[in-house]
Amino acid sequence: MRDSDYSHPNHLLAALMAAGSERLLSGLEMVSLKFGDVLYESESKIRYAFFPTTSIVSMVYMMEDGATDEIAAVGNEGIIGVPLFMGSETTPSRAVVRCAGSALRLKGTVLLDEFQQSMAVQQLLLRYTQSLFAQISQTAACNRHHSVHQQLCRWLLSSLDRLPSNELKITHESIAGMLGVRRESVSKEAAELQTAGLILNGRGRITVVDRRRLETRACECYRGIKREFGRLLNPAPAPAYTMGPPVMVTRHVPIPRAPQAQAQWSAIASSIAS
Amino acid sequence: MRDSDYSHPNHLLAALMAAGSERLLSGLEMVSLKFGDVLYESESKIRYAFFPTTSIVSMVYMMEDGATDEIAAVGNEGIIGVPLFMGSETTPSRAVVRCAGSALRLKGTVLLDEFQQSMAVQQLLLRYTQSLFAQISQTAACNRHHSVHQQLCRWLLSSLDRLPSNELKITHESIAGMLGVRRESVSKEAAELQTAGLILNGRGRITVVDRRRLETRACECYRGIKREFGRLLNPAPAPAYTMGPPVMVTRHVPIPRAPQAQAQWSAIASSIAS
DNA sequence: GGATTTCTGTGCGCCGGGTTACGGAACAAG
DNA sequence: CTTGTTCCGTAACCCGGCGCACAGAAATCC
Repeated sequence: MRDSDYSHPNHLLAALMAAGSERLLSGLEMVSLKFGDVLYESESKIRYAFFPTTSIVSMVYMMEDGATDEIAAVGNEGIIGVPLFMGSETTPSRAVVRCAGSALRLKGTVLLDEFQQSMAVQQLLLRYTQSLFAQISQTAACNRHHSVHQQLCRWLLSSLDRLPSNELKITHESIAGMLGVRRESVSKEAAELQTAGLILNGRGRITVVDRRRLETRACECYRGIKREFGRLLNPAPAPAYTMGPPVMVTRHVPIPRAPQAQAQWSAIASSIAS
Repeated sequence: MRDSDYSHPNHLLAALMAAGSERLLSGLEMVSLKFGDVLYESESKIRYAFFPTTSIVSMVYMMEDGATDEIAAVGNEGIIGVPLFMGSETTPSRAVVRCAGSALRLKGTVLLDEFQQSMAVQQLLLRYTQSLFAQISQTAACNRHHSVHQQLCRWLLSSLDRLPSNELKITHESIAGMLGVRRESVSKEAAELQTAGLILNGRGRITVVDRRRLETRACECYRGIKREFGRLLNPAPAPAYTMGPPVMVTRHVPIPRAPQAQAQWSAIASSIAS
């Protein structure tokens, strides 16, 4: 690993190291994750754990008829591979890359070793697992009670929280798969958000230009999950172990300059954002 | 505890004892749980763990507007109080008694001690937690994709699996709160099930008379959760520790004789069941 | 046993989201 | 530049579940 790899660290990993588990370092491997990559399949054996740095990975449940539903998302605040230390090497869900980027990969056996030998590591991982619990619970209730509009806003914000820019490279079709709704429903709501000046829809690309108003349209679940993450992973009543940097960071990044071909399109984005 | 208390044991507790944690025994306390009792409130400190024996406890999520949704249920196969050993003493959900009965209560500190000192206990509890994970995930997807009819069937069956008889003492109103739907929707579907001869609706009481056909109407989630429970808690590839009796038992109990006042009503139930 | 409360059965209008279908715009390959 | 593909926008129709309203039946309480 080069130094530059730390420019976008994984906060949970950082906390694990700070807790005295430097041995993890030697087993880490930098990997590049493309959109749609499957880190582990439902029901199949999990061999590696992943600490996303600039990527976002979704835990997706698949029904028998092919319908899908995202039950939780993991970015640079967490880990993919929880079942490794929970006593089972499989889960009924699959892990899919929601936003391309990089991650640090670790052999499952190494992680398990550390989990069993270090109390601090164990506490950190279990506490993170607990936050995943909260996230999944909230998703269940949200699926029942909230509208597509609210959920789309929530989903966009939760992505934004884990990305270095305010531009998401993803199609409406894919978002629909995550939310478990039709593509047309996403397009309709996205179009309305654009008309209202909150986002910009490009082909396979969504840019958020008014984050604050997006928050007002999202359901309570967005704030709920964020609060729970903060409570569990950035505790004020400090536990026995020490923690690294704050785990959940909300970034509000200005619109990035366009590299080349997208100049015109991004110019529009900037003008609207201002 | 008297011997008779073991006539309806909790299977997870039995496994914990079999794994060499007899010390738990001294801390156990038999308690009687009434319908609607709240074992712990959302966001408040959890002090006790509960091992249901003849009762069923629901983990219920509450939205800000008062809407509710059951995210998981725990009967004599599991434990209420998972956050105790996951590193946080609270959860965003509350634990409510879904079906009255008894349970064994244990001080949280005692449970935590055992968790930290016995590897076998730790493995059992984490593995159970993993099965809860699966249950909640399935609930999330189910809430998205399946109809009230399917979900009602699933809910009835999941209750039946944990009860000694095929009679549930619960109102449509309460079921509606669990499923996160209107009372009228439950009544409508329940009436249809009765017309079809699968159940009998009494006031605050539902009797299942044709379990098999109920299963055909339930969504895949019922079978999915059951399969996952079996896989995780009754493992064929035996782990290092030994396990007590099978944890998930599907009972198919004949209709019980009516005690006294309900004689006439139960007679009808029996006649239809035959 | 009469009154009150609790619970269930039912009906109607409404609406969000699913189903189906099509047209057009952006991008990639040649 | 042309062609083909992918992705987004839109529209007509249908259906499950919600909101509301009410009546009748079972339990409960004097």
